[in-house]
Amino acid sequence: MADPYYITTAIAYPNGKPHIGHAYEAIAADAIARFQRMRGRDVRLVTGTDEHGLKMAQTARAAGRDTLEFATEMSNYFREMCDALNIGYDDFCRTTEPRHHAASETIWKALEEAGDLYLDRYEGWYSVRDEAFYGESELIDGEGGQRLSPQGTPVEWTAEESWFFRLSKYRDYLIELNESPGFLEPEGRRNEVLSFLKGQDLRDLSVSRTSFDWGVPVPGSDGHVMYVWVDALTTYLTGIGFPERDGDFARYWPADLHLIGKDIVRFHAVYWPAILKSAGLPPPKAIFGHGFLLHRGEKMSKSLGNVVDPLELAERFGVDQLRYFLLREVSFGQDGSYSAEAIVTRCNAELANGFGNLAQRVLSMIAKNFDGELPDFDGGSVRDIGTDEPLTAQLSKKFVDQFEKLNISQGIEIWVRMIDGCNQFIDANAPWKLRKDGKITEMKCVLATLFISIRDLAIAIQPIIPIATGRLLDQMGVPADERSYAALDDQSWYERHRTSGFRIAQPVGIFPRLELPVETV
RNA sequence: GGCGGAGUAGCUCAGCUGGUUAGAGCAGCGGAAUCAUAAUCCGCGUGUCGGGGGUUCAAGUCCCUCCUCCGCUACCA
Repeated sequence: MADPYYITTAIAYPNGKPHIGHAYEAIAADAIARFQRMRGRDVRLVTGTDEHGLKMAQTARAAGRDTLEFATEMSNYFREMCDALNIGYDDFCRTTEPRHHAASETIWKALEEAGDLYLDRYEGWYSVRDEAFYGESELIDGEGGQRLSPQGTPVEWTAEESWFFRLSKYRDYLIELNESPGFLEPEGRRNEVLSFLKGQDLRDLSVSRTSFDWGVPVPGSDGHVMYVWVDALTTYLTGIGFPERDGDFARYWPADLHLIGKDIVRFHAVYWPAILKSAGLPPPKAIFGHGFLLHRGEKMSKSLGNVVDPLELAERFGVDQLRYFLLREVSFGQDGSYSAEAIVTRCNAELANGFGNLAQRVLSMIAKNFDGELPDFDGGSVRDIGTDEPLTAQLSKKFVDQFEKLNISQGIEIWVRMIDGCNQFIDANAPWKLRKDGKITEMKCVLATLFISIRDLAIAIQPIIPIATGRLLDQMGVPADERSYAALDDQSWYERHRTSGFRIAQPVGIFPRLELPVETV
């Protein structure tokens, strides 16, 4: 059976509708999942929504809604977003589901059995109005030296009974874990976590709340609900069947990759491994903290009014186009900027004018000149495009290598350079001129070379733009079961395909040129 | 304040352990071609490599210092 590969996105906190950042993470995770699937891995992609916590309860109350009913509606927006963006998740896990409560309780009991939970008092600056504790550094000064919360409400020093998790016990383990190569990427994030871990003693973590009840009840401790992060992180286990220990859990845990935003790295690289360790479970193999998307270089915020609905972008420019843009434009791991102009420019240059036009001109020549019959490939002297190596070999080596290291934009960059190479190749060999000169054998050889190259390019880029590549490969008659990365290494496919009787029809473009709307986003 | 990152062509950025005239894409200008989605191909960049100082035969690439921006500096999520 194929090697398992388990990847998760962070589970979204749905106290608002999904924004472009949620879309970005889901798209990246889906692309990685598709990539691994094409490499032959048995992939499991889990996403979901984190619906507990004070904020959800407050948001629902403010809207005059029942909390669970409200959470359900909000959660559905996220599921719809995933469906609309072609995110092939295997499980969408909601933290309000009974199975997840069962998983969280099991984890809690495991921590308890390990002797890592104890009851104590949590003290801090508490705002009655906000029903929330704030850190010293978050406070602002009000009139007459009055301490105020970030929302400007009065705070007072308050103590609340709370369960604590012995995080301090795991400091050495966490340092060692985070120092191990590949555990936490990109490197900058690792440095931050390590400086946090090494810089001071770790304080134990307060893991229950009594000030509200919208959460997973702590087993055997009335009035306490679990700190949202404890149950949120546990979703990664719920999504593969935990607390069942057999079956999917045994197969997929530990996760190969937790894909998360850079803002929640600590929860994943510090708290989560400690919890798992305490519960006797191995840590995830890797964590990647991606960057944020900025709108025209500015952080998006409701007050700036620049929060863009990802589904609107997908509708306007296309799902594949949006996916391509985000993964191509933004260096994975760093912050990136997006705008309607940038999407149009990038997609027109590389997808419409580049790849789409390349496919169109080549397939069209074959359809028109040879009645759709694939040209035979004699004298392979023009087989290699641009370099000494066949394109196929370059793609498997360079593109796949980069993608494997999560250098996604760099991988796509290589792919684009190869398209350029193909276009240069066409001009250098000018098959239209060969036809006029009656050099039909040479012309066929050139077009066969290009047909092979386009098929390779399409196969390679499938994880990014699955719909368009699917359409193209359909038009080219490439069987569905010959579209994996392994198929790139199959040298005999073209001859087999050519002699199969397949005839290509006049092609239909896969990437129309995008127009920039008059009113810009 | 402490720790870390960044400041390279109009824009977005590559430049690993120092070594030929500092690169790419986009935009701009000129030309070619006409198979193709007015797409493609070729040619064109005198940039204080944030400022200053230093080490070296040689520094964007190392050291010091200053300026600017950003991240982290624990329990909202």
